[in-house]
Amino acid sequence: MVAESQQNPARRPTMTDVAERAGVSLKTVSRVVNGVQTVDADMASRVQQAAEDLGYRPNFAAAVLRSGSSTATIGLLTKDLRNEFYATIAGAVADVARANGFQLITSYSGENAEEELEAVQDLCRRRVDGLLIVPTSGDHAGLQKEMDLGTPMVFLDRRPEGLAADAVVLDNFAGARAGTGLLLDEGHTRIGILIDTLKMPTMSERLDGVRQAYADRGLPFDESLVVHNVATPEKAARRMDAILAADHAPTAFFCGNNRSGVGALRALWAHGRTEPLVCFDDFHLSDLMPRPLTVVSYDNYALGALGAELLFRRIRGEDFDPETVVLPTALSRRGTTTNIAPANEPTGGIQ
Amino acid sequence: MVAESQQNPARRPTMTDVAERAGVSLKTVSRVVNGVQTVDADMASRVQQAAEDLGYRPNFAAAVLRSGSSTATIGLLTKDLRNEFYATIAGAVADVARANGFQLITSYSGENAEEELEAVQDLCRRRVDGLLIVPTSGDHAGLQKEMDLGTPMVFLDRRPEGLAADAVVLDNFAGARAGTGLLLDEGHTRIGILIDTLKMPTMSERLDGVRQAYADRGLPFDESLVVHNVATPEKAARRMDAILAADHAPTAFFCGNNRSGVGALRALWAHGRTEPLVCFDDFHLSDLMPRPLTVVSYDNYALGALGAELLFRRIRGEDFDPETVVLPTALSRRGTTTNIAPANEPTGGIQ
DNA sequence: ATGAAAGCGCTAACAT
DNA sequence: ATGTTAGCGCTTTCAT
Repeated sequence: MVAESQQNPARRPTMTDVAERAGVSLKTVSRVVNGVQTVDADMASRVQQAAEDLGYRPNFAAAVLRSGSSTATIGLLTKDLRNEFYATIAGAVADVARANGFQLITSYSGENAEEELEAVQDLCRRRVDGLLIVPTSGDHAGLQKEMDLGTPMVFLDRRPEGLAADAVVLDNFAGARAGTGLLLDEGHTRIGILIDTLKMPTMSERLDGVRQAYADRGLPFDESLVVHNVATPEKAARRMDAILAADHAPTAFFCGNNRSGVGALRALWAHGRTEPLVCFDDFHLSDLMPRPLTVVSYDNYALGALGAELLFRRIRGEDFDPETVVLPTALSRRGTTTNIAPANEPTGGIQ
Repeated sequence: MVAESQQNPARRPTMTDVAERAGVSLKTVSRVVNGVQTVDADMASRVQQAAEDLGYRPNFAAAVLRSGSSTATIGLLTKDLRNEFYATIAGAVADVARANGFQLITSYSGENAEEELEAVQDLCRRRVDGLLIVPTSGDHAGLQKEMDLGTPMVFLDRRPEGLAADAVVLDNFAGARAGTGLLLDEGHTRIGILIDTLKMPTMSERLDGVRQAYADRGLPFDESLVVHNVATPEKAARRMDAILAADHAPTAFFCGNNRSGVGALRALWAHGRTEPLVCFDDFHLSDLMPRPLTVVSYDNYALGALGAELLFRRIRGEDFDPETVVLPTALSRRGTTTNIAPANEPTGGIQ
């Protein structure tokens, strides 16, 4: 009798198999498995025994298909989980998803609008209940259709473009304005600005904040002090090497994100330079950096958590106008407060 | 005619709807949507137009159900994505999944064997094609059944217990032995050992490595120098405060992981102490720490990537005996090489 | 090349 | 309290 279930080792037992083995109807098995309706105790235990014997595992997708219920799944599109900024967001989203009994699919947002749209469509085919997107592309108009078709979306870190959707973003303008203002108020007027590509609205908002800080004080802003396309710490360090070696170098630096900030800090440290540094984004262990710096900090975890909460309101069917939450920033002193020159004597024979 | 599709705004259009609108059979739509078989060009474009008009999106789960094909999904169970160690693994797994055209569900491995089993079962109900597990619990025997039922699993960072499954782990013993040996060879004999709970086999392997380093040199090991249950940097720092204040304090420290290592480093730094520190696990920006330290480093990304590769071999149906990959460790000097005492003068009026 | 019928594993809506 | 029938959206026969 049991042999039948072994005719094809790859086939999983179904409710029908369990029903046969327990000598009850399919529906009775369904009731027992879902444990919702009252079933005769004897029957129930027979069913449970049969399910156990056969190694029955409910097919969630089949239940969803028939009942029209939700997949209890949300998707998160990000660029790179190894990056602290995205990892914190993913952790926050995972926490909120778990609290709601949802599973989380983490996917890649791609390099451009087409890749992003493809990723979104894949997740829509899988009928996720909602999507959180940390966009890398510029244009999101293509996503409007997917939203209209019933997949709510919330944007993180960047406002949606060409699309009316919820978003949780940072106050990039105010943060950069305050950070630059700090340096200006210390008497610096030639501030080197390191930013990633201006194609990212976050970056141009931050640069606007820098300009505003100058304007606030009636000071002229020298656009030639802006260094563009600094995408990695390595690039930042290399650019800094050149800048620091040049005549009439800036007397202070503002970095548009933590990647350029870390690179700049490394270069300043390596050259034993003490020019003050302000960096948008805090980062892990920044308080232990071997020289002072100031960071434009914010609640990275909240960025993800608030976005996820917003998404779940949509998933629950709440109807409200697209909402944009703007998270405030703060200036925080980081690094050790002693300025020390790096020593060069090796401490041991290890690599 | 179009009105019908709007009778229920929440209902997504199906292949049948598209077929009706295009005036073709259901099967023709299927052929067009899947783009596999040859279809008359006119018909095909009519179908595509109808699908476009209606906003048709294939139901992936329905296709999987009927065809018996794979869900093209793997699951990753970890504790906390915000932790650099897990985030790097997740990033690696995400990369491999994407290269294989799979989606990745990141789930929580829970605090104990029951939670872990529940999470696994949930993912099995969703018919993931395989599972990567960074276990937190001690006993994995409960998972054997799920493997037998057809869900391959690969364990990361910890060997499976009571279960024959693939794994990718670190050479904890050798790493700790070498790290401790370094300190012993510098003449230290009283080494303070900070470890997380010994319930984690990784930790007891590392402690065994410490003991072995003493044994290698014919030196006695004083078990009273082992500080247990140091789970967070904060705890580590607090324990260190007490240890450093006591008489006859250790003259060097070995930390079982990066959390305790960072905490110990903070405490040593705060007290201006120069006792050498060796820490299992490298961490981001460790090279810029304001005092020297040595880390037991390894390829964190490879841990995840190799595990995922192994899993995909199983998913492809390759049959081989359970395999355990042991990743080597190396000693690496980190931190700035200048030892400096922290200054206390605040640098500005900011928080 | 196209279509009709059956059915994947499950639940809803009815019986009884 | 239990069983029967139909059908979720799709693909797989098997006709034509």
